[in-house]
Amino acid sequence: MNVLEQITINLNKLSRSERKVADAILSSPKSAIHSSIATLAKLADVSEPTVNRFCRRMDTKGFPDFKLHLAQSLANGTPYVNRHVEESDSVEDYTNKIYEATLASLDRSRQMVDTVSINKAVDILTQAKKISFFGLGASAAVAQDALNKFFRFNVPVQSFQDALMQRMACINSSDGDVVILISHTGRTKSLVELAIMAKSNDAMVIGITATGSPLANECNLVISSEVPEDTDLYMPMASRIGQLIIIDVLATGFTLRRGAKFRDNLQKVKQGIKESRFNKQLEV
Amino acid sequence: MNVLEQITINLNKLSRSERKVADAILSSPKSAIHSSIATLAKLADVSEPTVNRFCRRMDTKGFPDFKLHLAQSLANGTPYVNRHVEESDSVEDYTNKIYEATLASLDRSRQMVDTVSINKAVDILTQAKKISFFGLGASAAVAQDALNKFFRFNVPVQSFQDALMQRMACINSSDGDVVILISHTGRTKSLVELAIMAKSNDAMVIGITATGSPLANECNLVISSEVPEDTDLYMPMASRIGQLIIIDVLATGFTLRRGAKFRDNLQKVKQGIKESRFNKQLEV
DNA sequence: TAAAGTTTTGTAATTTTATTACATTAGTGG
DNA sequence: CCACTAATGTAATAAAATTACAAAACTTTA
Repeated sequence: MNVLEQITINLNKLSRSERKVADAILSSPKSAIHSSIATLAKLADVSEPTVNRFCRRMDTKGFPDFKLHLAQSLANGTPYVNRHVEESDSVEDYTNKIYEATLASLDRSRQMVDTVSINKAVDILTQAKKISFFGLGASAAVAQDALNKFFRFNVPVQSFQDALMQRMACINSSDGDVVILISHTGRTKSLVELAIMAKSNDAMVIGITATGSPLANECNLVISSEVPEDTDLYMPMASRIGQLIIIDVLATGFTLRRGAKFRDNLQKVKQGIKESRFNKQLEV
Repeated sequence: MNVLEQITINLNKLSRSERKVADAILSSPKSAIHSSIATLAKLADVSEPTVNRFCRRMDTKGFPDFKLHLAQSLANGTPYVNRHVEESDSVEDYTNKIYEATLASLDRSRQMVDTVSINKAVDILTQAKKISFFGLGASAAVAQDALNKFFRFNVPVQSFQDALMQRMACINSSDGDVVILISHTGRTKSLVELAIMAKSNDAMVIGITATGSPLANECNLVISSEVPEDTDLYMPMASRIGQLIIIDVLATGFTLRRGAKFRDNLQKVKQGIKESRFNKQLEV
């Protein structure tokens, strides 16, 4: 989809001259979209047909079509290329890179989101007797967030960070209960075990995890939260954002499905919170 | 900036033929970007120069340039005039709206991020004897996430969800300690009290909150996480994403500042986590 | 290592596409 | 209804992109 990514991925598959074209474009994508094929050819020090061939190799119809795609890739501001944080980066540099990487990963996740399983999950959730959210490590924070969201709906909901408490909760689960397990990799042993335990008690197990993972295989329903594995040391876990937004979507679907009376309840909770707050007037 | 908007705004200022061009484009913008000037002229039933003149009137250099702008306008999917989730929305509808709203809010947050305070915060963090993260409600999940991130750096770090524990931690804080308080509104009484307590013990208090709020006023340093107040009932708290990313940025800045030996440590933690996981081979 | 084959690249011709200059038409106020 | 202005189209021109083909630059194999 994204041409800039396409270029970066295929970078080593290109011939020498085509590589020159790729470098020229990557070094300044913004100016590339305003150049003619002749200008770009001169810039990359190759012939015009080489540029054209390069465009075709990037799965576009030709140079103008390529520029169109490039323009679209650049539309959200600065390139979405995986620019990794480097030792020499200034505050502005790494801040920008992290924002970009997150935006890019969120955008990718949007394109991949599977509304069919979302819908199924909402179905299951609205009929749940009790909902549990479990995650470990970074995903624990996501589970916590989910708890906070669903708690407001006045439905029986729980979340534990302690692996032992999680186990006990799953052992005690029963028909009508829904257990939502959150894991980026889907390979955390303890979570897979939770899935098996809950399932054997006839609870519904929903996984927000990588499809095809051991955890996914044990779930009744999987909502994919796949994000290209980040090998970069500094790269923040963009997957979390993907998981969080799935929680948001589920919560939204949930309220929509439950209708007006549940929304009234939501208002009531919000009102309750207000009382623990300083009044706006206090602010100077 | 956005050509589609530009067209809609100037719609009534156009001459009859130019209007025909506008209509043709608006009725199917996606196909317009793949047409030549001749095709589009025939479609709108006008001459080619008319199309060209139309493009110039839209503040572009000519037809190809216009197409480029149009492509960029279309890149972010179809823009929703009304971004709010509605009762009648389908799964696809509300999922898309939530993604868009989040992307938009993240982008806005990127534009507003204050790298100067980020830099100061990193300075403070690298010199900290102990770091504490506190938040309540939705922000508790963010604090939890921060804990998880900084814990990997092998620095003394803590986070409590219990308001009483938070109090005790702040009462016992001392010179050299850093307390990071997370709150969207900056009006949670208990957090403001934490700030006052910690400050009186000479601890450094950093707030990730709204500037000008009661909490912000009590902090030594404020990193703004402002996001337009969401009045919409369904609208998920986009602010959280903004807070999370600030944590990401801080953590990244932290590792960069601490240099190579700390990065080695990070690798070690990652390795340790691996052992609690199913091996990739197990996956079928 | 030289010859045959294959791939890559460039030159020049061709075609497509966009722009300009100018003529024509339609519309407007006196 | 005439004169003037604005809008539109026609045809010529210029620019840009693509194609066909030939020349290099590599590989492979004897």
